[in-house]
Amino acid sequence: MPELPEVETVANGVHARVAGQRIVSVWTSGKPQTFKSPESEIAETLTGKWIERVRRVGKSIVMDLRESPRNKKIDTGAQFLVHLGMTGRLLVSQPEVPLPPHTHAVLSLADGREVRFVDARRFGRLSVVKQIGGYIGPGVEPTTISAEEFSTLFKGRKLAIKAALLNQSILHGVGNIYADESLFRAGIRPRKQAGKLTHAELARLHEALQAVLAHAIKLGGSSVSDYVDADGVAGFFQLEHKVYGRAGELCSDCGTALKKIVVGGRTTVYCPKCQS
DNA sequence: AGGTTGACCTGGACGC
DNA sequence: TGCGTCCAGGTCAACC
Repeated sequence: MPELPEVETVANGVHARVAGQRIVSVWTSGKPQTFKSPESEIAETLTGKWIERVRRVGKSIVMDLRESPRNKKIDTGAQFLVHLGMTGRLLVSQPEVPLPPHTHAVLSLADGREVRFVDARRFGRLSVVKQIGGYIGPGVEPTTISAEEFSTLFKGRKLAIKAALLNQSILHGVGNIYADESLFRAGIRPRKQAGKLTHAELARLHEALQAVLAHAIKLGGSSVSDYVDADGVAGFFQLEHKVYGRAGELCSDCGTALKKIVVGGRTTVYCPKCQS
């Protein structure tokens, strides 16, 4: 489900509901794979803390934790990281609502509500970190990077530009949908070597990527299969997909049949005419 | 070191 | 209806 716009939608939704709340207890499922930090450490770190804010860094949801509700005491520096993987959901629910199947963590809040992490496919990961100055993620932030800095990211890279966009240690937050959609809008072949993009192509890709991400965030992300935001509401950007999920359909710009290939191990759809 | 591939999971869609 | 196959928005370890 979750690339940058979807994760940002969820993070903002959860922030609006739980910022300023205190976590009174933590339950975890015991499925080892879900927990990147030991479950006992997660429970100890979260229990009794106030949630200062919930935000997105890369594809992770970051919960900043405090020892006290106000700024009087120092920040704990502790943060709870939620990576949604493919099917993870972070829900805020009343306690009487039955736990969905595949619930792996429940944070009980002082007002009785619960923050629930649900993940059928178990590619999601929960962890706690204590980084002074805050968690910064594996790569650079695509929504705010300048055109100049963007064009330096791919210098000398031999991998395909599509694979480079998906590499979280280069640029974090972009996944399969927004890689394909931004390459289409920039008119660039997904298989072109990243280091061989011209100055003009880099400028177009920077522009297209930021435009597509901003527009998707505005629409609440893309709802493909089971994605919903913190309220259980679907996003609408999938209606604007020009190539993702449209292999074999005709290009909306030129009428050519959209082609499906595999790049960097991922299904990739592009227009052979518009992306040359 | 950079780049590529397969493994990790469950469930939904599709074909027979 | 039921069963088998294929596919999925993401990482990451293990290879080349």
